[in-house]
Amino acid sequence: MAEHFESCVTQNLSHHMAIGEQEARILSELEQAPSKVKKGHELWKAGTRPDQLYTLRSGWAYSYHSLGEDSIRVLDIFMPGDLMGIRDATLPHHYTTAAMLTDGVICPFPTSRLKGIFENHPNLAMGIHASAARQQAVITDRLINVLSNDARCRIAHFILEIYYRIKRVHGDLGSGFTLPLLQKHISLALGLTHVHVSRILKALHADHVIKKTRSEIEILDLTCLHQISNFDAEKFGDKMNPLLVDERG
Amino acid sequence: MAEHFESCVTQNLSHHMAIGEQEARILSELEQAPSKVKKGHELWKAGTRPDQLYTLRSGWAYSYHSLGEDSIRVLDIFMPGDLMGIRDATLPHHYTTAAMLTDGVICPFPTSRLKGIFENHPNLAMGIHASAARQQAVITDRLINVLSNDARCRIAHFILEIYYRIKRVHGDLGSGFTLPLLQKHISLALGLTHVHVSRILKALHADHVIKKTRSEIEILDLTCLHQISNFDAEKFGDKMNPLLVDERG
DNA sequence: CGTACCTTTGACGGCTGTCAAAGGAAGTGG
DNA sequence: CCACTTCCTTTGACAGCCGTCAAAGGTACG
Repeated sequence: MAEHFESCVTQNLSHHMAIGEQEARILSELEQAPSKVKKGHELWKAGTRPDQLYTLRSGWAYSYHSLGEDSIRVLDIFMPGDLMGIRDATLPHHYTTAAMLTDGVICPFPTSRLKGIFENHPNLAMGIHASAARQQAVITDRLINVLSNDARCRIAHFILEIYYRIKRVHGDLGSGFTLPLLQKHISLALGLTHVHVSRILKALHADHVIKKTRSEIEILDLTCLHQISNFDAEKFGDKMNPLLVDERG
Repeated sequence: MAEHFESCVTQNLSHHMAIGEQEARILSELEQAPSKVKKGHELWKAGTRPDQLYTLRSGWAYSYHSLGEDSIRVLDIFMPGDLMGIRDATLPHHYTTAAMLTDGVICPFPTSRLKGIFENHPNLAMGIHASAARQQAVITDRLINVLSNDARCRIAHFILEIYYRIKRVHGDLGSGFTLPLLQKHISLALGLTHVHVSRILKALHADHVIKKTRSEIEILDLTCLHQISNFDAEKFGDKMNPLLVDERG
């Protein structure tokens, strides 16, 4: 809480591995230019060349893929500490569009500097690769969720995914916390209609499992939520494959 | 066809970027021990530590996630040239189990050597990262597919995904080709029942779009297949973000 | 204070899952 | 080469989850 010498990304990457002092300095350089952005601010557009990555220092953001004019699907939910844009960094064009869900602070840095990091800081390169792999794991997990579960289970699973991701960064939080996702966003992330999401949330409230309001959520019965979602919290561990970590740290 | 001096992975990675001679030598070392494996052979098990990566030299393989005893979901379909196991390489435990769909030849190499590659061959490290990102793109695309489309469209989309992946490696193939995926596998990859997959395949045949037999498939009307799936073939380009490629090559 | 957006509710229909059973195709052992 | 088993594919009847459409009530925001 007290120290802010650590950059946001350092905090993120150090979940996975030991970060040396020099490496921490490199990383903090990446966050030189924090800028305040407002809700709705667009970070990048689908089809453009990925020339900036961003770290999210405060606020929430999301990315989506558009099909046709009015039809989109939500892919990523970003929260403070997340590295935004690595998914597409190596591709010639962005697959998604990304925008802020709330007001917040972001720190951009040029994609081209990834090259230098890979050349001079293999340990960081591995960390970035690992962080990307972890973001992929979230998407993969959602694919499994959507492939396997009905609406009630999908929603329970999705909420727990977010709950544990917040918990990892914020430490233990109470049963209630901020969740600036509207029913619309949940439906677009899970392949449901907002009408049906409304029905399920209502039912989950009636069953004393969760209580979701416009911008917050309260988990009334965590155990029950687990039962409904058969969610495996262990997947979200931060540990790396020991075969790949540097022992000299 | 004629030259086999190039290793399988070299061929794969060189789709994305220029590979130097020395780097090619490093890569070919990775394929020192090709081994014949039979259909059904298990490459790795969920929950174990990822200590081997594999390149697939011939044959087909797949990975799946199991839920409960008899219930699984198919995640990856691997075909010759693919690097198998990078998804989980940085994680402490395999998320999936992987097995051969057909007889084939694989080349294992220890995960721990990734560390050396990241330390001494940044260009290769970037290539491996890019290759992983490309595999992620396939999964992400399937998530969008499953979130957005009905059964007929999902199946059309899935078939085109595989069609273009084969085409990229094998060059132009006729309208018919080997596809050792049973209706079971298709259903497990798309969140449908094998009964319903059977119904849709029958209908697509009746409409003269495709003709799928047990181990092969023939595309009767590619244009129509595209219309049904609204599949965007450009996503499967091999190019990298120009900001990250080494100009000295 | 008015407008736009979000949430809730109800009726209705369709896509797809479930169950069950029969017909083929592949693999195995004699 | 045949018999037998196992697994894959096909078909039909039926049910249910969830999408669609429509409208009203809430909540934020200018």
